[in-house]
Amino acid sequence: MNKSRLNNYFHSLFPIPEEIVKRITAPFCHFTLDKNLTLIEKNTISTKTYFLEEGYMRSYILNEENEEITTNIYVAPCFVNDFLSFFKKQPTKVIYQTITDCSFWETSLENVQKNFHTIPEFREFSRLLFVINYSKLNDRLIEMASQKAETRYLNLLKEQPLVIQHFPLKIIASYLGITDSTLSRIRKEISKI
Amino acid sequence: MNKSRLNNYFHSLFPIPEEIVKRITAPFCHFTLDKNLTLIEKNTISTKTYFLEEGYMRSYILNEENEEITTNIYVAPCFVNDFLSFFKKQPTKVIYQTITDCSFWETSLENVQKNFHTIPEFREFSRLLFVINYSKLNDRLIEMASQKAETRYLNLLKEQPLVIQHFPLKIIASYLGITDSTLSRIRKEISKI
DNA sequence: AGGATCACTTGATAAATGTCAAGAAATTAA
DNA sequence: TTAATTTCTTGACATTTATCAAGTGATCCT
Repeated sequence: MNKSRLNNYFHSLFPIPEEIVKRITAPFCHFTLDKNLTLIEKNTISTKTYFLEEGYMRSYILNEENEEITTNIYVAPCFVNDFLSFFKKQPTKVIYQTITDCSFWETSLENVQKNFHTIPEFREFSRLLFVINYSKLNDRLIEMASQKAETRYLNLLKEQPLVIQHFPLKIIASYLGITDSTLSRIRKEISKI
Repeated sequence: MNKSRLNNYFHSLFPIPEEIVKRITAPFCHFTLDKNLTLIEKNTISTKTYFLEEGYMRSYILNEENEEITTNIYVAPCFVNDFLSFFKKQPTKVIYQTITDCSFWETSLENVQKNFHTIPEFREFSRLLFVINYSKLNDRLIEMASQKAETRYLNLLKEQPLVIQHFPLKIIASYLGITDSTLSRIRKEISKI
């Protein structure tokens, strides 16, 4: 299996010497999942971290009425990880599911820990990954608090045009915090212009 | 100056030997700020990390209409840090402001970096701080996307009862993503019950 | 103390979004 | 291919929240 996309991802975030990236990614294992399957189940402790090499995913929770609320969407290439479960060894509250057929590279918490404590570049990389994820979440929160649904949809369209093609309307709607009827109307409204 | 509250904070998150905490906090400097003052200005690069020992703060941005949108509130004891600016050496988009008189402990990025790469317990602590902050943000986002304003206010009341006493209504409203009129009406509605 | 500013409340009305239900279109399964 | 299921759209109507404007009370300033 060719690890070039995995290796490139490390380089793209942070300048790391080639041989160190190879050392980091050596223990990663490849696997695939068909669409509409669960990568991480609810109430399990996630002991692996995943690199989504190809495909589309989402994470979601079930609210009191057992409705699915999409909490995040993932477009390859990116890491997919339940931070809370992985680092605090707690059961996940969130379900991670493939939307399309996906291919992954996975590695264990033990390996992450080993790298974190022995490879300075890996620590910097991990922290940067956190900073970026935190910052994206923060931007989404600000948007949610201050923009109306149509604006949020238009932003998503601009930032992640592929999402609209690969995710069903219902999932995009709940990701944006609106109902599917409303999103359908927003689309109609936009298409007029 | 007594560092016990700063030191205790390290212990409270993660079991760390006393002497290591002392080594970590040794270079922290104490200072105070009166209320309604700016801790981190917009468009500056934040090169310090702050521990809020006592008092209340918020972070906010200005939107296109130059209205203040409160992005986060801080209740001592906690760390206050613009992750994006601090770790990526970028100008902040966010303003950090005291709400009440506050007392802080500060340290430099260089010191954080030194500790991060030389003290394993400090790395674990830092990462845990990230995980916790990320997770809180995630919970807020889910709430914002799926609960109505009254529910969000009642949750805040339950989770952070002191916030309601120390922050003006306007700031709480924008933190909850609503206008001050609406929050005033929500309060009236709740008081009826 | 007195005027200025700020924080909060309230009313009338408008805009944004949700709910429920039905039907059309697309996809999946047998 | 047909039937079943899911996805998307749309209408009628309800609820939530925003907007604007005015008024009251509190606080700050010199």
